[in-house]
Amino acid sequence: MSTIRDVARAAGVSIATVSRVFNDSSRVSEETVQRVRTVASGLDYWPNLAARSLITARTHAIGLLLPDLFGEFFSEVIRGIDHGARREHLQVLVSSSHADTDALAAAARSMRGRIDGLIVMAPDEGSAAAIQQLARRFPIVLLNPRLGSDGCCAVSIANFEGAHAMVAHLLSLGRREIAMIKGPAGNADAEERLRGYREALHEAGLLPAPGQEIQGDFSEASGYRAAVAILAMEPRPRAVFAANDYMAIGLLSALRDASVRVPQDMAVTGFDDIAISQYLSPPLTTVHVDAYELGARAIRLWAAAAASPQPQASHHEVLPTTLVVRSSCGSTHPSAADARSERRRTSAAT
Amino acid sequence: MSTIRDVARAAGVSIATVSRVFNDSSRVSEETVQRVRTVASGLDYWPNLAARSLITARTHAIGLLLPDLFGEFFSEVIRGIDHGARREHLQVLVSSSHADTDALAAAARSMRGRIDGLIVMAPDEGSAAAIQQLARRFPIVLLNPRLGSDGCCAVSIANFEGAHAMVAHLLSLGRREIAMIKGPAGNADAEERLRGYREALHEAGLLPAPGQEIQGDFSEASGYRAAVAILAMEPRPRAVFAANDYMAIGLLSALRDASVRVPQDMAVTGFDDIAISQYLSPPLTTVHVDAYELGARAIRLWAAAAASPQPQASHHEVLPTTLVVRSSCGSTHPSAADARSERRRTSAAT
DNA sequence: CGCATCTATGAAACCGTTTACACGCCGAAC
DNA sequence: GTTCGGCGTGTAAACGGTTTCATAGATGCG
Repeated sequence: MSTIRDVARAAGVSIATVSRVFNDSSRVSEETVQRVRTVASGLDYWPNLAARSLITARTHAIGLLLPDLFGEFFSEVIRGIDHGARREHLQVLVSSSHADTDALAAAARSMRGRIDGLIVMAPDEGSAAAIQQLARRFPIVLLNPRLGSDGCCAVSIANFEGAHAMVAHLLSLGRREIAMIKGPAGNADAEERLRGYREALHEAGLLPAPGQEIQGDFSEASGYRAAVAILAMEPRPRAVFAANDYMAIGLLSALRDASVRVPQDMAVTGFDDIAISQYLSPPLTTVHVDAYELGARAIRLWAAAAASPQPQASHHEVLPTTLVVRSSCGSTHPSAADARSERRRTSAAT
Repeated sequence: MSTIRDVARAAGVSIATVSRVFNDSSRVSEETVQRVRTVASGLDYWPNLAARSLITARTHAIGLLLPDLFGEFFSEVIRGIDHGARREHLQVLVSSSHADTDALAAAARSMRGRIDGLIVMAPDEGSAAAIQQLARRFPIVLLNPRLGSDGCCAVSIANFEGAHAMVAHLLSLGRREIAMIKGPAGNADAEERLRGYREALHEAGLLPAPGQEIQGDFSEASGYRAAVAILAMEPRPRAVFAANDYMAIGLLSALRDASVRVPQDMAVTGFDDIAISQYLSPPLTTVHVDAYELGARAIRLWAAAAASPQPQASHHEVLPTTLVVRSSCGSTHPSAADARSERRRTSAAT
């Protein structure tokens, strides 16, 4: 592993000159640049980034702290972050599966000296605040925080509006008994979606019945299990709004096993619009969330915060959602949004 | 941002003592340890990892180089790597979307000084060899390389065996005209799965007809498109083996649109056994691949290589695959493997 | 009491860079 | 022929840690 000293010796110059060649290149004669470059590539030299960051106090890397990651949604968020990071010439140090606040804080601490900032997704209660406190030394962007993430950049999803639009749509189709499969307790996204559901019912003059809200945890299995409770309800709901697509998939599967026709007997809708939703049977009416954009936007926000000198006001972006009407809700006229979303995914891999 | 010097001064000791407290803790009196610890936490001090790695020549971080990541399969691989890394107290520097060999090499170079090794997934032609060459300075583990990844640790999937078992199963059900939707050209996994398909047909005394092999690219859209070619075949195939589940999903969707009954008119099978396969309509017969284990195994292999002093012989592990028989293939008796796989996924998130 | 041994700590070298500053050289201006 | 400014380069001091070696004091033993 050759160092700057090896290159300097071999090229017959000082280490300062080699350093200059690899950085600003200012004030170095063309001839010297050439000689150093050839010697360096011959020795397979490349500056040691740890050493460089020690003196420059910039690492050009950011930490990414996530909850336990699963499925297409996270996959897309990471892809967005990765692409954004490449654009900004940033490296990404990732750490996930953080159940509680302490684990998050420990992960952040263990990155000290290696990163210039943090992107944190902590949908559970107040853990983001702790991180924000701990990491006051550098810019930090929150992903999908609870509302009122005080004094900190953040980008989140219009969960409330999306859920509200979805339930309003079901109501407009004449379905009045609408059950909901909730996401995990304490999860910010889940709570906002629940709030949107309740508000839409309320506006229609309907009282949200506690019995119509079934606990789920965002997994297909919990969606499948929820079917038992739903089929036992009196009167049986004419529609079910699942807080994410995975639970809707589990529910669809259970309804098929129970020979309940979708959408004739029961409408089913989800949230997220993961790639396979349009290929389900029946194709799933859902709320489109641009997970890729969520990640990409986070990087952009971070880069802006890092570039500006002053601490700057906390910037909070909200990513809009789109209602994607397919056939699982029994609508007679799929919306234009549907056709748009079909073209979304182009490349792919195993 | 307090340094070791600040702590030393505040605690009235030398920096060497502070360092000892945070490392081996050997030969420091209990009283001093206490004082340093309280002072350090009061100053919110934590060792700067870049500085530490400079002198110790160990970063406790590994680089993860991936192709463009998409969907559940990658998501699971990353999860396996993340969990494994946590167990080994390693950090993960991730970089994906590497189309060609040069991009891979550049990414590896740009991590110099920050990592102790590399985990590389480069399913496309020979790029792994270049990386292996470039990174001879430290341990490197290849994920799913082409066969004959000379002199380098690797862990791969039993693609050939899985595909072979699947096609043999379809043949055993009496289906003789079996088409295949291939994965992208140049992709190692795709080629092995194709080889397994051809071999199984060959063993049954059937000639693989080139017209029965349709080009796909692992995306749902390409699976959907393949349906056109398949439905036009004469005689129409009684079964289709898709090289991954996403393409099978696209195909199922297209067959539904064309009112072709699955499995009565046509059996459909996939590869990977992504989480939602069991919830499809009909539930998909597929080849189970433990993507999580693939990642976890890679970390374990890397850690073993890093721990051993000598360069050590290249270790190549092959992850077995399991045939998961559900109803999309028309089998009358779902196998025991099915029940096993149902319990696989427990926790989840949006 | 003298000496060897052990324990807790400090001084200083080192890791691989960047960069402020100094310096020598050359051509131009006076 | 000085003086001067710029250019190209080198010297050395950081950056924030770890670790070797030395040392001072305490202890054990004959």
